[in-house]
Amino acid sequence: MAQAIRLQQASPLKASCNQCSLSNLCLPLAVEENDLDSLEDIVQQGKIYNRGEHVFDQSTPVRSCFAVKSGSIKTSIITEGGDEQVTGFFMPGELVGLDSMSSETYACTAKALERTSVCEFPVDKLEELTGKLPELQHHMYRMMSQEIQNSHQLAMLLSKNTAEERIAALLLSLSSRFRRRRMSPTNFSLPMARNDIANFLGLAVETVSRVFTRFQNQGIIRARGREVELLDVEALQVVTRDFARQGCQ
Amino acid sequence: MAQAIRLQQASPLKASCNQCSLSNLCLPLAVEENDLDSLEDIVQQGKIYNRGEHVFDQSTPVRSCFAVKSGSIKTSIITEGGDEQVTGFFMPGELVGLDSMSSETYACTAKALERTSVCEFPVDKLEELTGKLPELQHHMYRMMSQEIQNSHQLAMLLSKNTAEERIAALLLSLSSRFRRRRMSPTNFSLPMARNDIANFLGLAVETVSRVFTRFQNQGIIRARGREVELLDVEALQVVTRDFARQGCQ
DNA sequence: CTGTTACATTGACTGGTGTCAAGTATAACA
DNA sequence: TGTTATACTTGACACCAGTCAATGTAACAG
Repeated sequence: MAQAIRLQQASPLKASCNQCSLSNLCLPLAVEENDLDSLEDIVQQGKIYNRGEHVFDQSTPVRSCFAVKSGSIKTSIITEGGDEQVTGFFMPGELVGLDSMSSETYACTAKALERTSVCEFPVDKLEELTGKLPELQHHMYRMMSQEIQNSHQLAMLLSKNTAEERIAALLLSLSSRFRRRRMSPTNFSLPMARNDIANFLGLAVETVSRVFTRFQNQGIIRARGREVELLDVEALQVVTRDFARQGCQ
Repeated sequence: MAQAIRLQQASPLKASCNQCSLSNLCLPLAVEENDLDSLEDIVQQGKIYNRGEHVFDQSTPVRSCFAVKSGSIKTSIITEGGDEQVTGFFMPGELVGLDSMSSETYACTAKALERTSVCEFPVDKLEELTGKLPELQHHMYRMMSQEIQNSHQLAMLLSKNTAEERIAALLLSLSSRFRRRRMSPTNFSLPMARNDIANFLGLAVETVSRVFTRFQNQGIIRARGREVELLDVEALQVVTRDFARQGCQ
């Protein structure tokens, strides 16, 4: 009932988190009606970035963390030498900036891979709110823990697996993340360039290319540019061997 | 004054966090007198593990996170296939288990590398407490963020750097962590075996051995077994090139 | 002292990936 | 639509680090 009323009141500028199809992803535990209201009070919605635009970089003072609404974001660390290390790809429903909570400046640079809209959560207000809402605090801890685990999985992938295994793992990870969003898990468009994949997985671009064509020749995938079709998911899982079946991130 | 009184009252079983020489490391922000008191109420001190004993493993239900008081701990992920991936080494003043906050079972296995004593913080009570103490909550977020950053740095090291660079980075990291504890940054004893170093850095044991002797022949270090002396810190920094000078972890 | 075990070092050889270089397809843009 | 820049693919070759195998060393029990 209260929900029905809010649905009517919702202005186009400030959509309700309740209405958001992604709320079950970015806020799975903040189920309390009141909690959601409080969250909506602090969230700044609807910011949009064009392809290639920076959401923040390592010199930006930390103000907020971001939930991807649509599009996708890549985060990377830029060293003094100018080298880049891609640390993650973030798709709708996923949170960017957890590695920078309570830092002075962001620990990485976040760049939109395509036209991307985000919800912005000011960290000071978020901290204040989590102090009042145990459920939300618990959820924050859970997501940050998950982020650490993801990064450990990535480290494992980088240190123990071959090029084929790494790429198979990434494809499976993307697949399961598309499925979560009720999109086809076998037929999707890569949001990132081969270069980003290579950098993320610690490989040369040429190696990524070669593995893609090898997979294609084996009938495991079909790839034309960024369009990918997974023809034999099981084969991909075999390639990754004991690497987490539910995806590396 | 209040402190003087507590000093007298402190029982041998329950030492005050105030007295702990590591409090500036594991609790740098919880400076409030009252906050420390509250923390002491929930912490279980003085648990001791012998070399090789598990503090927890991946099948253990999450109950607590742990601060190392003395000794050292290694954490690793064990895959279904039985492969091990070392994810970190933890020394006095550092927190173990942040990757498992709000999980069902621990995300990794923690094993004492030597005789090790820890302080145990039950996560449910810790969550409850951080809800009341904004400073402590802020500190938790900071530490978890830091853990994510560390892991990203590791991923970068694994994907972009040669064997020599990785080992130099680890030596420098250990060095700076010994310095934080007011111990010699150039003359210390490695808490872990070559095998663990190799696993952590994504190398073969033989490679680690070879690099150690190579460094030794170049006059950069002196190593006999686990005893290490850094003879030329600058040379090590040169080897790591643009990799974080303040250490990877 | 001696056998046992775990840990560490060293050498020879191999292979997966990076590098360099060239060519092709695709996207961006005027 | 043409032009250019960017992204992607493919091939040839070299090299770092893994693997296999043997030896050396330290800790420890009997």
